[in-house]
Amino acid sequence: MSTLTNPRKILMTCALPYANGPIHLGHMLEHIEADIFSRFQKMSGHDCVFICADDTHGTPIMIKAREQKITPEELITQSAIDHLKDFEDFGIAFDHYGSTNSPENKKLCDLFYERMKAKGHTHKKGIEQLYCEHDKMFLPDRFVKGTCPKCKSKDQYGDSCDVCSATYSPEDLIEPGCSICGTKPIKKKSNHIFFKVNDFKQYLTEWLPLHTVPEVSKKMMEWFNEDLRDWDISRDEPYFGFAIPGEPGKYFYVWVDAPMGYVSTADQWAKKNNRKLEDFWGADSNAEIYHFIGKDIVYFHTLFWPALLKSADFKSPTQIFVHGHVMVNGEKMSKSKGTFISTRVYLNHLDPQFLRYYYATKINGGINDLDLSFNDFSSRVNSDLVGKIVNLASRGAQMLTKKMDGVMSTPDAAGLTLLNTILDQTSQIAKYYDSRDFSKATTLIREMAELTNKYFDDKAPWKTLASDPVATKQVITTTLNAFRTIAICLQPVLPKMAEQTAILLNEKSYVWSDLGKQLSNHKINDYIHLAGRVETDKITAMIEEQKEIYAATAVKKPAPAIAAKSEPDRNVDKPSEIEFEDFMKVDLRIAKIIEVEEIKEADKLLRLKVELAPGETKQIIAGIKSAYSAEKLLGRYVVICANLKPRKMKFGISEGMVLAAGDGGSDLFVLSPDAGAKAGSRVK
RNA sequence: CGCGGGGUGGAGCAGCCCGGUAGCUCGUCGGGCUCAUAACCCGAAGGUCGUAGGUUCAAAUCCUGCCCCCGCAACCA
Repeated sequence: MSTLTNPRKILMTCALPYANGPIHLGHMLEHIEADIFSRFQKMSGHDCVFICADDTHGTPIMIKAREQKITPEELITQSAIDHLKDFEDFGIAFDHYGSTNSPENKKLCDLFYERMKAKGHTHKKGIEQLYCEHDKMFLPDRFVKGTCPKCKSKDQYGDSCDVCSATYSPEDLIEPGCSICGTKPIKKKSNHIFFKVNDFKQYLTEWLPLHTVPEVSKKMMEWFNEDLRDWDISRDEPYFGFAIPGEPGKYFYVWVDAPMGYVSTADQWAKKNNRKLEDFWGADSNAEIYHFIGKDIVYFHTLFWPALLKSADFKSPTQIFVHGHVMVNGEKMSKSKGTFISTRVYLNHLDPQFLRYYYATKINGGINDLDLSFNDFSSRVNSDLVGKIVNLASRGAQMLTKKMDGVMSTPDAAGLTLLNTILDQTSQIAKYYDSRDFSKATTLIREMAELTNKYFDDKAPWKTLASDPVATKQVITTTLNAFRTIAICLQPVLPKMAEQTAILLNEKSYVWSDLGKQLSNHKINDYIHLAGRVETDKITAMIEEQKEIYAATAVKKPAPAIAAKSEPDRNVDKPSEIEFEDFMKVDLRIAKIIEVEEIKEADKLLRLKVELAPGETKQIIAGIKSAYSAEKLLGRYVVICANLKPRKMKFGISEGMVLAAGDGGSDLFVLSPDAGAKAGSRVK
């Protein structure tokens, strides 16, 4: 397939998704970026291998399996199936997807350990850690919760406080508790094995600026102001992971065997394809190795990982490509707002090509966070992708196949000029792809589409169809050739559309060098829709589904201390904007209170019976006892939300909500209509 | 003084390294067209480039102070 005399040898990886949870749109940013890069290199004829794997070890996996009453192996098997399906459905084309829980990885860990030990880069030391006598295990920082020693905020993790952002060690917490069972942990001593990262300080100081972008190396250089602390690479049993040879009861810390997954997965791929691992990871290999990672895990990839590789005589990565995080509508992704969208939920509602295109227009190789703004998302996709690009194929192809014989001719003079202008851009586009500036690449491609649309408009072939079929056909031929160029240029981003274009134009799958060809006197196939539009109600439905999933899982978990943290209160004062349709979903009605009963066992609750129409009543349990007595309410007209999902409460089912304002306590004011309003009338 | 990134028309971004009439897409307004998925084409309005100062003939761009937002701080993409 390669037409190049000197193909580059490239091995690229994404960060290994943790088997603990589903893939979400944050992961997808990285995978889409990497996939575009990989597809571009491959279609350019380079020897490019794109691998990834599930990260399967560690305490959270062990605990989760225990909760679900399955073995960790069962958990990670299912996770790998789900993850891979998500990636496949999104068109992420790995050459191999492995697992860190593989025999190859185990062997590799042993080898690394053996080598680092032989060179004296390890040592043992006894340390005291918190231990839960109930769960019979040492507790990682994140599994201890307690009151922050600085600001006294309750329910904080053992490593840092989310409220005052102080950092400390778990022993410093006031009233620490095991996050699984709540038991107060005790201090217990244990021997651990440490990797002497500082042995590589000099090496890393030189390595970093050459293999990361300046923003990253600048940040990382902070670490070198002092000596690097020894890195604890062992964990005590019970631990789901690889046992450390010659150290009974000790396991490799998950962050040791996870990056090794890059190597062992490449090994699996090599065996399957009759290739040699050494050609990629050997110390003298001329391969380019690229890790695509998020900015949150740069430490591991720019300090520990190159040091580990160095200690074991493996090649170090050529570049660490760091990307920012996905923000949704300008804010951090949030589970409770439904913006922490899983890939599966996205796929239930929207075409993966939309997100691939949208991310591509925003990826510029930088480290900045990327805002997934849904308004921007739909206008971008609808306008650029559907309106300008896909529409071009639709304009050209349908006229040719429906009103003519479906055979292209040759471009006219103006058409040739256009095609040459467009073709001139493609080498620049290739450069942008290679430097991961997909934003600029897609901008140029969009400009191509705009030029072609303008050409089509100027020529107005629909007017000349009857009078001058020859000229008309030339215009269509030009247009379809221009579209073909665009589709090939977009293939790394939109492989499915490129594939369909090849079918439409009666050709084989494209490679980059096909840009040099031009179709003339060529029969094409009937037009097929290449992409639909983004419909805003699909986005709303997607967010709703995600919210429900989150709400359901949040209830199921008795409180493993994670995630349930309430969102900051600023949302109360500043809700995000909603569409009119959203507002109309709220069925506000005037209702008459016909019965009031104080619930004795509750401090705040009144049981109300309201009438919407004669005979149509609802029971509402309202938290307004602190401000209203039963007599004050009886017979009053109030405003209620009538279509609120009925909620089962301790004292019965509540089928609606009485609208009231105020901070609570006696400061609470029920809304009433002016005189004349009737029960049942809609408020809008 | 913990560190890094950012603040450019209503929204999302480019330009900054290497000073020289402020650019793109969406949105808005007006016009055209009707082949195409209510799409496409043309035109217009809208910005003292966070703020205060400095360097310079000239500053979005270089330097300094300040304000605001985001992220990181060794188990969340």
